[in-house]
Parts: sequence; structure tokens; C-alpha cells
Amino acid sequence: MFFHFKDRFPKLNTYWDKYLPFQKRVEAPAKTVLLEEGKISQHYIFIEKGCVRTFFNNNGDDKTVQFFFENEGLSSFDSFINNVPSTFTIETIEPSVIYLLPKQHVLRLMDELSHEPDFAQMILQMTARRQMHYINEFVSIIRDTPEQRYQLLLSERPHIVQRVPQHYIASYLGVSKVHLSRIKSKLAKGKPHF
Amino acid sequence: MFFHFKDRFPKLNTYWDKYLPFQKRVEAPAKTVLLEEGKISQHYIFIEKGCVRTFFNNNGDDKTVQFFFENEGLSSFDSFINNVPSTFTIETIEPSVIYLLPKQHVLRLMDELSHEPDFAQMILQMTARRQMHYINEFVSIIRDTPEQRYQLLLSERPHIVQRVPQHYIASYLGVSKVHLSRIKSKLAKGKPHF
DNA sequence: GAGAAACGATAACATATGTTATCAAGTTCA
DNA sequence: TGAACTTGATAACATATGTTATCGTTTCTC
Repeated sequence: MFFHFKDRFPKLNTYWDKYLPFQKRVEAPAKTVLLEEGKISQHYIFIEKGCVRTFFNNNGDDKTVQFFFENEGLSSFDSFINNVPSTFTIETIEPSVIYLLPKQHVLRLMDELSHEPDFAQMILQMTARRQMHYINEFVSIIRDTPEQRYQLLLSERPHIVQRVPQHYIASYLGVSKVHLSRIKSKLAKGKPHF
Repeated sequence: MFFHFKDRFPKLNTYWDKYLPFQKRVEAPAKTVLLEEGKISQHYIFIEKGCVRTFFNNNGDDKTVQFFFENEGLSSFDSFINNVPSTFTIETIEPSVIYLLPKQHVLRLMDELSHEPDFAQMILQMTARRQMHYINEFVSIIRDTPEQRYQLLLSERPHIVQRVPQHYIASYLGVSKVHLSRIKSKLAKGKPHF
């Protein structure tokens, strides 16, 4: 959440660096659960190597909500901030190197940050962007066909298509894995490459 | 955005009351545009009477993103905070009584608020909730069928179904208006009422 | 009050998508 | 190495959904 924005708000660096030593480094194999649906988030998660998805269970099959990669950080934001059970699970996709910063330190870090005069403005700018991201996800799914959404992934976030197993992508796009396979084969026919 | 939370953060009331006089009261007929897609948001909007939707244009037909009713407030949050063109239009559905608070006053209000010791925590809690709301919209649409989504509307937000024209609801659910009509007639047959 | 526009239902047809089942290739792990 | 699991493709069929067109009713507008 916060540390995505280090570049835009260089002031964060000083604070962030101070808390680096409190992180726990974890080498996690694929399919390691970092936070389980229903539990309360206790860590801020930073990905040094590998990738991670968030998903929730729906009658046995799970639905992927989002993907994260190297140098991205995440938490189950609502669960972390409001101390409520997480509505989704966070799980590694590939074998990954993860840094976990315990909640107490994040809270202390935020407490320090709040003395920065423009902290509130910073928080607002960050959260407005995040909010826009999720609104766009919603907008895309009511506006675009699954085929268009897949092509958007291909053109704008190709690393997802390259590194993430297809059935995770299917549930993220909102279609069955069979249909995603159909979409791929249809696109392959339309655009033969030599 | 903010003033949704007056009840949970009573401190807001003092500040809010102070800025009440700066609002402009507007009586707007149905289909009045309060903010146009592409323009930069200049007001916080509060609905005293009536209802409002946000939507964006997509090849001629528009897609509704959200509905707002009495005693709710809104802005094009990202546009308002980050001074970027709004990605959607805000328009009245019914004849409505609207209060507009110009941006300059909202900024001043936030500036005052930022001296409250727990302002940052308040902002975080609020935005985490909002974020959860939009994630849930996304989750619902990749998890549920349009029929299930319509039934959720019926059971959890019946006022929407009662007051909003059907084709707006259809685009919000992500289906054509013809199909929403089919869903309704199917449900009516399943559940005859005497 | 009359014409125009908005709203909603329905039909008929085409297309998109889900479901289930099967097969093949790769990967993991004991 | 071999069995189990994972991943992905494809076929066949059923269902869901989009598109276009028509009709009747209501609502708006002048």
C-alpha cells in the first residue's frame, strides 16, 4: 500500500529505511499461504522475488482478485487497518522471497509519518489512486468482453500472462478456464506469426 | 466521501457545520449533469433529496458505475484530490435537491482537520472501507451471475430497484436491458405472489 | 392535448460462455 | 524412475446472453 509510493513521496524513504531491520525475510515455495481468508492481517508484505495472488474461495473453486510481483507490497488493507477478518487469502504463485513487516512496526511508522505536515494530503493522493484502480477493474468488467480483457492483459500487463497459470487468470477475468483457452486459440488463429 | 462518516467520527461535525454556509443549494431536474466526464471535479456534492448516478460513455451507450441517494455525498474522488480529468459523469436520476461545496472550502476544511491528532488514522479507516466497497463490487461480478447480482440488489438495496430506471440497473449489473427484463420475468414466474 | 421521447416487455435469432469429459505434456516428489 | 499432480487444449452439448426489432404504456414537452 504505502511503499508503492516511495518514488512519488521521497520523504517516505527515510522512515521506511528505519524500519527495514524489523522485517522478517521468508523464502516461500509456490502456493504458500501468507494470509488466510478469515484471519486478521498482521503484516505488511513486500515481494523481493516471485509473485503472489489474492483470492477468495467460492464453493470450492477460488476466484483470483489481484496479482503482485517483484518490488510490490501489499496487505489485506481493510483487515490490516480496521482489524477485521480478511475477505481473501494471500498466496505465493511462484517460489518467492518475501519480507514481512509486523503490524506494530507499520503502525509506529505511520504514527511518525503523521507528523509530516503533508501526510494527510499524501494519504489522500495515494488512496484516491488505489480507489481508482479498483473502480477501473469494475469498469473494465462491465465494459469489456472477456476477450478484450485478455487482450488488455496481453498488451498492458504481459508479465501476468507469462508467469501466472492460466486458470488463475481465467478466474480473474471472470470466465472459466476452458473459455480462456478458447479465447487464446481464437486469437492465435486471427494473428498467425511467422 | 468524508461526510459519510460523520456518525463514526463525531469530531467531523464541528468542522462540517462550519462550512455548511458555503454550500450552494441547487434544485436540479432529472438528467442534470453535475460533473462531466473529462472535466476536473470542483465540488463536493451532497444529496438532500433525489438520486444520482455516476457513469461513463462507451461507444454511445453508457455504463453506470454507482448510485447515490438522500443524505449521501460524493465527488469524483480521484479527480477532486489529484486534479485530473474525471473518468465519469455525475448526473441526477430524479429531480433532486443538491448542495455543492466548492473545492477550495473542502481543501481548507481538510487542512483544519489535519491538525486533529487522529486525522490520519481516520482517513485510513475511511479509505480502507471505501476500497473494500469497490473490491467487493469487482468480486461480486466475477463471482455471481447477473441473476444473483439482481437478487442481491433486491434483497440488500431494494431502493435502487424501486427508484432507478431499469436500463441504468442493467448496465450496472453488466448485462443488456433486454436480458435484465428476462431475468425479472424469470424470477416472477418462479415466485408467484398471491 | 398532441406529438415525441422514455420506459419496459417480449420474440427470434446469433453468439458467447459454462460444464463435463478426455487427452497430452510437464512437473513434483518420494 | 514412476506415480501423482498440475497445466493446458479440445470436443460436444446445454445454457446464458447479446442484438435487433416490435409493441404498448407512461411521461415529458411545447
